[in-house]
Amino acid sequence: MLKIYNTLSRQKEIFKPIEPDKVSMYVCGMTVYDLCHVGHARVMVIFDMIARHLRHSDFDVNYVRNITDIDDKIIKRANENNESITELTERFIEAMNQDSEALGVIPPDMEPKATLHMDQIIDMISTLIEKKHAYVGSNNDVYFDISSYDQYGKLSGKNIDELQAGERVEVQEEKDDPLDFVLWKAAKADEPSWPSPWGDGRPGWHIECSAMSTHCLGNHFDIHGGGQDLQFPHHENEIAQSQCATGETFANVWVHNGFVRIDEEKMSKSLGNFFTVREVLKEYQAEVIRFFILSSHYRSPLNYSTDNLDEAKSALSRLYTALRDATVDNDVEPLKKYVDEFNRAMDDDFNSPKAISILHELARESNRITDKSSKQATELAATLKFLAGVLGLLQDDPQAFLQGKANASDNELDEVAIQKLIDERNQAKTEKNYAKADEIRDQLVATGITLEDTPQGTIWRRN
RNA sequence: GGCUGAAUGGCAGAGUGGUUAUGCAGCGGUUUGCAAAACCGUGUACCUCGGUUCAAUUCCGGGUUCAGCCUCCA
Repeated sequence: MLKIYNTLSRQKEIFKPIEPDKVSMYVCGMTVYDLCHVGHARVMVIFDMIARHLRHSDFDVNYVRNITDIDDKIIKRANENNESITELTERFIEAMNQDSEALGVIPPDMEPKATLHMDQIIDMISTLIEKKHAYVGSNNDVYFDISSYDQYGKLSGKNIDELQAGERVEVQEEKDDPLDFVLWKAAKADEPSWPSPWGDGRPGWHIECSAMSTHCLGNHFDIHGGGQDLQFPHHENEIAQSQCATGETFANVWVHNGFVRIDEEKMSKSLGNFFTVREVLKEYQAEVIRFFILSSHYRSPLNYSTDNLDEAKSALSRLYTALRDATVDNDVEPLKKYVDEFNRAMDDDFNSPKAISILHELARESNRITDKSSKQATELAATLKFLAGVLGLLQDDPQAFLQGKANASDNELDEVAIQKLIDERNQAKTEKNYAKADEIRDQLVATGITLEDTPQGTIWRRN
């Protein structure tokens, strides 16, 4: 029985899909004006893990993650770069796809873009105006009237009376109430715009998600997710707009992942304390980053540090070593005992750290069996690989992972050179010239290569 | 100021009203020419003060500290 923590109720709830065996999930994706950082990676990996587990649990999942390809920051950046908005956004969509693929993220079923859903956006705004939930300001901007929606603040736990706007941000004169938010922005000179009943302009940020999610999944769907920082005002506003426009419940379950932190502080663009995914990929294998993300619970803060990434690498190497030393046959049926335990962990609000601890148990059990071709050994190995697959882990060739490049350092040896030195060392060993053998091994260690002498011969790995 | 959420062994990180998380590191052993990998053994951890209870790290209340939201942000 799957339980998910719902931000709306602030507790874990038993998950009941609207339609039996089907799950509709919408996640707020990226605004494509810059490279993805580790915080974005966390959203991609966490919701990928959630989608994988839902599918593993035999749900028919429709996973939608949008792309915001028009907004203030995009316009600003395109102007700075002297390029068109489309050039800019296409470049960063491509970059995002590369990062996402590296991290083992299965592409969402749909990736709607704001600029391709203007009709839906305009329709929704029109409906809101008709229903008196929105009004056209004197500057031709269209605003949502929050006083027309009495549930406003429910998701974020805000009290409208206490939300004294204007404390930290300038109040716009055109609004009836400082807390009203913009649905449609009238175009200024030299800004990209689309025609609308209220004049040329572009959508406000919040409306695109309401329009695209209901368009792709229907007015009422199962799960809506995103980073914790979107809870207010973005998701609060989405609920207000959508429910007022459709008259139906919007999303049943709200899932928010925690932040990535650096030195006990949120990683963010505005603080400038972020690492891009590709920066980190220069130093660590992508699967190490994925493992690092999944090694803490999705709602907890995730502390980014090289120590923690190194530890993730050690732990993942241990799992891959077990798989390398085992006989893996994908046709072998996974062991029910472990599958059940794993499912129980994942069904408890996607407890991936607990799930990973079960992978370690499997690795230990597998390692202690000496006869790798025994039924029990092959079953343990098959179970390990199968369950890790639900988390999107351990699907690489173990040797490829263990010998994979940690980083592109200059003094790195190629495989042929390594093998040549290993052969020389083995020659020295048969001659019982251990001084020479050790010298060669030390030489390899100095370049980051560790040797393992096994009954089947000498094998190597990169540190 | 309002509202959230945290505080677990050297570190990371789950969990639980009374019994082993897990990984990394450490220590002892097995194995090895020596290593590496692996295996076995090894750690009286639950911020603080009250309360409930036969029993609390786990529930309740106060406090302290930290993070986040209240403005764009994943």
